[in-house]
Amino acid sequence: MVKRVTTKDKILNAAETLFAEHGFEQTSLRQITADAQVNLASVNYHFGSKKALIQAVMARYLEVLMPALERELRQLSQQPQITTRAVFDCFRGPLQELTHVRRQGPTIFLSLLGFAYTEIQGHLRRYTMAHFGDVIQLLLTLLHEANPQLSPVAMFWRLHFVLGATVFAQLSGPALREIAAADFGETIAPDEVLERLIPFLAGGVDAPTC
Amino acid sequence: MVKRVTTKDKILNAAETLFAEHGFEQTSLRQITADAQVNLASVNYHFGSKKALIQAVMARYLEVLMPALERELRQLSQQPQITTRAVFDCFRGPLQELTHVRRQGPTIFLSLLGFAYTEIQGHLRRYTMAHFGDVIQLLLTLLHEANPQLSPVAMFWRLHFVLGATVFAQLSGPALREIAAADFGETIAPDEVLERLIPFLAGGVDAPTC
DNA sequence: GCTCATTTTAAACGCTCGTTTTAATTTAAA
DNA sequence: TTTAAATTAAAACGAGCGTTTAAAATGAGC
Repeated sequence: MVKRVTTKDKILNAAETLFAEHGFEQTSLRQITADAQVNLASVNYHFGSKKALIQAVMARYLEVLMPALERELRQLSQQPQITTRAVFDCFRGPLQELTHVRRQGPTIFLSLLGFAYTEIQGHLRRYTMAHFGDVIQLLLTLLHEANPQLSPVAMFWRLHFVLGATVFAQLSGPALREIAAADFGETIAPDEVLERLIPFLAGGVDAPTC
Repeated sequence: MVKRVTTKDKILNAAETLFAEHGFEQTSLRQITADAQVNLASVNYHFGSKKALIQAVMARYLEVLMPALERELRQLSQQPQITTRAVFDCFRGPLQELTHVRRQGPTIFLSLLGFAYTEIQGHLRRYTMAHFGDVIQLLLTLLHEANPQLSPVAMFWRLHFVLGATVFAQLSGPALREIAAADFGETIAPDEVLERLIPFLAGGVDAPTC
């Protein structure tokens, strides 16, 4: 028995696409429900509020990404030697798994993450810490193991620089890819941005303090 | 003769503070005019529209920063050896000069830059390129000179990663400084974030491609 | 002191937003 | 088939937004 797509899922699918393109606050429930071809009031019926819908959209991705990331990190933690680069490489697989949520899952998720950090900073951090705090802790531990010369507070800051560069690269990705194509005649895929990004991030984290 | 503060300046001062705190779209003209203690309609009278006000706020900073930055970069360009780090250090002085615009000028400007990039991407880039395109070009040239092994397109991407990390560090700055203070018992000033950021950025730009 | 351009003011306009209400419809158990 | 719960639907609510209008206040030049 094939269950047909529920109203709830139609809303989630339309919402995440629009959120990823234009941000949370810039996307109205009227746009979402029009795209989803459902009634305006159904968002409040099924989710309670717009804020709850945003949280549900993020949760659907985090619940796939985080367990996969934890698996990768735990596996890495048993290696004798840990490099910053190896830690960041742990993100590749789990991000790729997001294609199971949606075709453009990895790109969509990173965009959502970007908007979440710029628009509703506090909420996302609280939610992530409450549900996946141990994964974040494991990540920090491994990064510290890879860079014992860095103090915990220095690593804290660098990790957020990493997050900033990542998120921004994703948000500006479409515009920048366009410019790069025009100026350098090189068309590169969204995934390739990540390939360019990872060495940059690893170099930044590994940089000497001074 | 001491000219008293004009309505136009009162609006600019109130606007930039609110813009830097909450972003452009999240700040209403009613908040601005209430803070400035002027009439709501005076924004449209003096500036024409909200978009023009945003541009005026940015222009007031860019017109101080850009000439100072150009001066520093030109001076550096005469050195025999150019490092990435030296290029980034060129930003210190000019950013500091922004205190002449406002007491918290550097912080405010970087926050504005952050919101400008996330909220009205296209406009700011066009404006900056039109008015200060030669400074940007000089910056790219020097960075390429410091890293001849990087292709122009690779440098293009890394420069935008740099911008992303900077902008997000600034936007999340207040929240992150709070967390850092709570978790590590270390209270650091906004300026110190920049001190932590610059080595990270230089390390990222200098990283080997692979 | 009068005049005319500049500036300030209060009020309203048209629009979009998230949310709520109330009724109609569908669904599934008895 | 009846009945009660779950869902969908249409319409309106109240609030906030940027902008416009038209009248009042202000100020400089003659």
